[in-house]
Amino acid sequence: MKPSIPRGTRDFGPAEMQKRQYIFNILKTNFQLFGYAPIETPSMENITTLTGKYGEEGDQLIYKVLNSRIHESKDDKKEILKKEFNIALEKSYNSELLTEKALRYDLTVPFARYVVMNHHSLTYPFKRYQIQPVWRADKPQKGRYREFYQCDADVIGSDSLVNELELLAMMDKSFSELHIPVVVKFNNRKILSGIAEILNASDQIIDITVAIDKLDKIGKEGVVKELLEKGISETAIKQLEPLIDLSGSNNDKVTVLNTFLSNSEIGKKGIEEINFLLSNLKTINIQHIKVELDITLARGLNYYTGTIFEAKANAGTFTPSILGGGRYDDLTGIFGLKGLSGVGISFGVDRIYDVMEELNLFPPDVNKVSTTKLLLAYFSEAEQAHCIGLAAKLRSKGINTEVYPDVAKMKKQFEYADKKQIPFVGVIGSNEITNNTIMLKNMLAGTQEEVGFETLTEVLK
RNA sequence: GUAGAUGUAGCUCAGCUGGUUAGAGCAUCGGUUUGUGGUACCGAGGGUCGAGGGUUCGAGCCCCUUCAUUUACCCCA
Repeated sequence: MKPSIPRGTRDFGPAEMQKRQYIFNILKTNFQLFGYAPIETPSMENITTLTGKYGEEGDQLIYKVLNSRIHESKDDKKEILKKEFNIALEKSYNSELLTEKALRYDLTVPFARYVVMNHHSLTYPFKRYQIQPVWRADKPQKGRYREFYQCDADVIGSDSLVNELELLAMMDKSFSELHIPVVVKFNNRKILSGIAEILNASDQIIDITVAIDKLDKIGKEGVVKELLEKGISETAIKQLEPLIDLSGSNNDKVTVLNTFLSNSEIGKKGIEEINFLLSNLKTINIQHIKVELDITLARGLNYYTGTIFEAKANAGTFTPSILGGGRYDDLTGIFGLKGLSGVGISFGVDRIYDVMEELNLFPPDVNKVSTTKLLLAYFSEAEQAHCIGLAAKLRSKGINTEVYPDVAKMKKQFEYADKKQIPFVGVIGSNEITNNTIMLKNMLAGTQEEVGFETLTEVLK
């Protein structure tokens, strides 16, 4: 049989893992720097935990896990199962008789579930980070995978906007260290609610926001067309126009919003929040990222209620969203714990990787297949034991060392070192054993000299 | 789900309007008198041309079906 892996999933070889771990390490270090503690949750959740949290589209993309051993069901249950299955063949339908588990779709909802289940042992505000894969039953394409890693940082149990500011500071530091030019767009769901309220279309808020969200993709006419298709009235669309045309600096935009939303309480609250963030950007000393208010930013996830974030690379031709996040005022409410507001962001490592690859941003020492510093090569079995012993001594000094495991021609051993980009080869023959030395070759320079153990460790440090 | 593109050696591809034993580069393995790689030279192995059917004297090439990969729409990290 031909080996293969499911569509949209990938293997990661040593060279890729080296680079992936480089990203993970930077994010992890920064999460800890800002006081987030790690947790992990299972790959599978009860399906009821996940459904209804991601919008209609999102629910369709949840990977369902078929209940096991259904063939062992009793006959009368089998009859019911057949009926359920027939329904599922006709329409989108969830039956716990068929599937009671599903693969996690993101890390935020499982986190909310975790918080509710561990409410009494947590110290609030609770700050956690989580680095795990998620699965989406999407059709894969460039930058879109069915299995990918999210790196989430969330604070729950505090509605202070200081949390948003700290998240921005953390994004700034992380993207700066990764050397990715980034624009972070932000908006506030309250603004969007306010707009819908002003337009007298509160129940169509999702349709409106989703349409506006596509502005830079399909243009103004496209947006208007989509709004009409969704049944938004022409007068409402006319009203909306100044917002679709909105441009200029962050403060210019706020000015326009101020007039537009002057009769909406929730809208005014949104402006207040946005102003707080804007006026404090200087305080947190943003160095690297561009922060931009974008009222067309909507984000599909249903649970956001306040600030929303999205980041894209600001260079190159491949600029998918590499970070998303926002505030959710009542995600835990669904699981029976009211009044816990949270805010968080999610770094998409796989896309960050793709962007960094395109922009050639991985440092040279990360861009290699092996971390071995020295390969010990030898001529015959007579020197083998000596090499093993020497390797042990070098490793105790913290030097990454390999011994070529087979007795082989020098050529072969050097080819091995070359392919693995090992920078030094130590040749051991009878001369070296007699002299208690090692013939140390610098693979990059092509030079070599006979050195003692002291010099060896000095050079390889 | 809808639409397009592509499936030929391990990888990247060539293969003219259908015409003999299907090619190249890279990779792999071996060698260039054996204490030295990355550059050179010589040689070798490796292909049911995605799969199935059809048209034809003859199909990698044309037609149908099917599968896979990929891009776009939708939505998203």
